[in-house]
Amino acid sequence: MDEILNLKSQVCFPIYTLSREIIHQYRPFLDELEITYSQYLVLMVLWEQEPQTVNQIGKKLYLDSGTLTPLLKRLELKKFITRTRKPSDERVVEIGLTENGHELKSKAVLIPQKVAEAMSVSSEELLELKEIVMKILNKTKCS
Amino acid sequence: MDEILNLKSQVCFPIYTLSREIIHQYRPFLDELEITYSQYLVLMVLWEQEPQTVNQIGKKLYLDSGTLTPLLKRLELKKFITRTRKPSDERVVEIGLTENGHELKSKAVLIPQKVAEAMSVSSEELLELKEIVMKILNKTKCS
DNA sequence: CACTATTAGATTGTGCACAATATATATATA
DNA sequence: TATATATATATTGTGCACAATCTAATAGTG
Repeated sequence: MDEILNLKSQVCFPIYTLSREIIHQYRPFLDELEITYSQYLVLMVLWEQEPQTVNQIGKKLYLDSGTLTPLLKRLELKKFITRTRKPSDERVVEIGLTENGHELKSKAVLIPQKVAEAMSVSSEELLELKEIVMKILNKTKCS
Repeated sequence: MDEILNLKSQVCFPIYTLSREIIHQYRPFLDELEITYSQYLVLMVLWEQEPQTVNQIGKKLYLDSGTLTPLLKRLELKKFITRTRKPSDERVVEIGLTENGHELKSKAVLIPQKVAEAMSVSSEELLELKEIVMKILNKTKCS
């Protein structure tokens, strides 16, 4: 019993810690752009394709409207995105990027590299980590 | 630029998603014990050694007092822990387990196994994941 | 057309994380 | 022994996560 319920013998705690540590390492760089990590994720989704509905963004990030609605309102307040109800279906809110929102991408593109350097992680390690994580995630999500 | 700032090409997002997914998988089992995932982590620290100060717990979980103080008060309210100021140094709050808190351990010990099964992750995968995560974490934390 | 079910978001409430600041106690030093 | 410094925890405020509920709009059915 002592061995099982030990922080050191569990996997959940290191994963949880690493996730927080990565976000912590992103913070100083994202601070310069005046966005949070979650807002950065939303913007990444929009930089790939735009406009998208709240629902589409939520599905890609596995976040519900209770998280997204206030977050998107903050991004709108900061003039990075626009929120417009679709005329053909008033239930749907389409999220688009402003000029500012588009411009942010060129500044953000440098960050992942900087974070990897700050954490002194090699690209081999990153790849190995990503593969095993995706393998496990694909069992519960995606597939 | 398109390749770098893509959810699929980043490692941070899968880690963040896996962390949330693990907590999500723990939830139904922890609900039965009426504790949250963060409270479960605190209890694990206490099951290993008891009593411990707020500071000691915070160092092990990398959590600050702004997170721990209200969390510990909730655990106290639920009668799982006790909070006592040390007579010899009134600044220090010592956290101990109640009878209830001790008993919870025998129920909690079964959970990690159940979660691994629910996520259909093999112990080989768990080990591989843990090793690469610890390797990366050791560069920024611990060492 | 009226009625039901479905869908898309919004709202509310709880519980973290974490930065910044405050408070209270203890220790060190002149 | 005053006073400065350090230490331990608490408080406050912001921003997620997420469950549960609500509202408004649309789509399907007889």
